[in-house]
Amino acid sequence: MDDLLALDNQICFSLYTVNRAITSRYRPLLAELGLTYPQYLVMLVLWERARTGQATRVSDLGSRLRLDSGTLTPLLKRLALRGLINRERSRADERVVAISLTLQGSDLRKRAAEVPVKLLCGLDVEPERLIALKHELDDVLRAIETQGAGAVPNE
Amino acid sequence: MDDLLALDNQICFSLYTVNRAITSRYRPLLAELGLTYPQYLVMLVLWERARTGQATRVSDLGSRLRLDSGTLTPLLKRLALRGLINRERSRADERVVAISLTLQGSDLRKRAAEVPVKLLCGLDVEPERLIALKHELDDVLRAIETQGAGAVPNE
DNA sequence: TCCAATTAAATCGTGCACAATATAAAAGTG
DNA sequence: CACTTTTATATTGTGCACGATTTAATTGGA
Repeated sequence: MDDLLALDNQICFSLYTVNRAITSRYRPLLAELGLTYPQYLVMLVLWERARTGQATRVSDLGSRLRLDSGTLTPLLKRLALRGLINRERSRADERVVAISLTLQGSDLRKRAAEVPVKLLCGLDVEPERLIALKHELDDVLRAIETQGAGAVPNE
Repeated sequence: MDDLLALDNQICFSLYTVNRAITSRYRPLLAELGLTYPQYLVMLVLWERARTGQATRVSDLGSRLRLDSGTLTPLLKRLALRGLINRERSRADERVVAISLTLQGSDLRKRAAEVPVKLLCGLDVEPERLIALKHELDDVLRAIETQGAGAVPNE
């Protein structure tokens, strides 16, 4: 007992499994919108920022979603190809690429509004528990990211 | 407020982010063993089953880790290439591929024993909280998987 | 027994993640 | 002003995930 190598004791395995299980619940709902889950996350950020009129660059998406350009660049190209966003180099600083919603991209939000509703309905877990779980996860994330910077003793 | 499309209200986003954050904590530790995280999970299953003398086929790994042959076959080929496992067709049923540990694969367990210890030490989150979080996750997984089978009302 | 159905893996194609490197523009410095 | 450094994104390569299809072996009838 208490074997740290036992699969059943690996919290990370639970995380990994639940993440994939929930994502696969999203998949058919998002497929109706022609989006993958990471693409949906990018759209959520863009919809949010559009509301407050904030311009968005690739690095803004990166810091919000914790993804690098190696992941985002091809993903954004696909979204652009589907006509949901525009990618254009900034005049002021030729290094940055500004990402903006097309009309079609903005409009998609209406249809996307049903996604979380349908997902929660199909889930049969009390919302309060999910909220509590989310708070726990966010706390763990903070713990990882704050003290994670320094402190690698040996090696 | 209470916008279901707000990124901050997406429990799945927390799950996605924490999963990646913890996995990236594992990465350097597992790199010392020459393993990726999914490869490590496969090894955990094999080490566990070896203890009770259970033979393991690809589909056993699949049902334990909830992965299909499209993911497992290439992963297992890489483990075989590194000399950690053997893959051989069963005589009794030529459709089945039996996966067994090589001596080297068995031996790796000793070094792997330090991985969870190092990870937990570097994390600075109370173990009880992680255990509680794990239970929550496992409950949610059960909820998803049990009633998930049927019940897709419309469409 | 012949053959349709099922099962176990493998293969193929797409899309992330992420490390490492490259490219090019801007900022900082003597 | 030349020149190093930094910053922003793109590119390349590897390894998952997963849907869809394929291949081949076994099972289950009629």
